[in-house]
Amino acid sequence: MISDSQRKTLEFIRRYVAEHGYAPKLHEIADGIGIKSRGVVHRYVQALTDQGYLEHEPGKHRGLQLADVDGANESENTLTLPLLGKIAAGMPIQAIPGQDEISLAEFFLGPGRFALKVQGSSMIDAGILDGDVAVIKQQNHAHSGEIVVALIDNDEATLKTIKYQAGLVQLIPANQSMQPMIFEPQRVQIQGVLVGSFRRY
Amino acid sequence: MISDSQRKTLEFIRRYVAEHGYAPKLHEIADGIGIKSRGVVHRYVQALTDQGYLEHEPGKHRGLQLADVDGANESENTLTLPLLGKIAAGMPIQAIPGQDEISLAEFFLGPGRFALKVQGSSMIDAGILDGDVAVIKQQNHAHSGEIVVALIDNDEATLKTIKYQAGLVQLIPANQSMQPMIFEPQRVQIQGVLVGSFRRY
DNA sequence: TCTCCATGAGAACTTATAGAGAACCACGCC
DNA sequence: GGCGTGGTTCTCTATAAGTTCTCATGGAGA
Repeated sequence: MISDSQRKTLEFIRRYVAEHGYAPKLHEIADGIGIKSRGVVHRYVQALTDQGYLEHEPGKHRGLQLADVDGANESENTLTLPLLGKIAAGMPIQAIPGQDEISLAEFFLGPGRFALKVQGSSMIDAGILDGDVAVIKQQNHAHSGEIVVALIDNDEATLKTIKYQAGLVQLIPANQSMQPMIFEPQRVQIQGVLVGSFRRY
Repeated sequence: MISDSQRKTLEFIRRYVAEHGYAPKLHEIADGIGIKSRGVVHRYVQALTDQGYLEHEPGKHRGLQLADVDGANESENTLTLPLLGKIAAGMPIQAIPGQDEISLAEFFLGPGRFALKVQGSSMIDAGILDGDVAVIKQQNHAHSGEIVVALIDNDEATLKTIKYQAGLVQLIPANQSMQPMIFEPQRVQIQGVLVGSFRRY
């Protein structure tokens, strides 16, 4: 059980730690969540500590007072990740205004979706590597430029960018060392289009 | 025995919890099911609690909790994608034996994880493109070869492969057109390591 | 028609949570 | 040791949220 303000506090601390590498001061948290009283912030931090969201060395001053730990109480195991911001070379992490969570469900789940494990490197230039998981939305049509799972001659399945040209279907790998393949439309059956991909390290 | 409105209430609560990870307020439920009276909502919630569909801490704000009834929490269902098999150029889709589901939660959720949106193309050869979402596990140490979020001089954050060599720290971009950067260890603070990434098309 | 009962509105009440601010305590650095 | 910064512990107040009511309505069925 975690209250609204406690949640806001926790979010802020996570963001701050990610951004700076060390914990914020109570005053900074207060600023960050839009209140003025350090005492109030302390109350929230205390509550979060009690519930295991934070670790906390009492009294410690200047430097690392707060150690952040898992925010994953199993009862609150949600489909969302805190989205802390953008990272680019040469810049501090920037918060994305108005967005602080990313919903995996929204990203990947939906009617008619399934996953395929990608083998080989034919889509490497599109950032899809060997071993990645491709999320496919099942449908039997596609537009030029979409990446599709196509079945050729009812026999071979392949993941390629599709292009329609001059009454023919091109299946284009994203790999400079491989050639596009060209077929008559009736030989190519679309099984689905790529809607997402992910991998784990 | 559960009435129509009670079912609507329960469904709304389930949806809300799946989306937010915490329980709604009575007022939000009222809005959600299209009525105006918190009192009425309270009556439904009471009934659902009595029948074992919900657990309820009286008085607490957002004190509702889904009771796991036999069918389990559908967060389980919504967190998985059917995994149909492997796809490789030139082969039909092959089923992966003994594996027919892939759990997004297992892939991405865990203690201390957060997401960052990647800007720029410094990791393009590692299959991480501009706009991808990187899933980071917060920790302040890393091994050579891991991809980390590193803070340089408490100022710039960057996503790079880390390598320790001769008492120095190398941060290596995965982009042929960019050069590794070399620092003394005390200038580099590790904020987390990359554990996953995903994108949507 | 009359009763029963589920539904809904909303008022009145209680309690939880939020926030301010003050006073006090602890640490780290001259 | 004194000072400043920042953490801790209070009290007080306001508001938000949960709870408990009463009342009204409208449909189902005896």
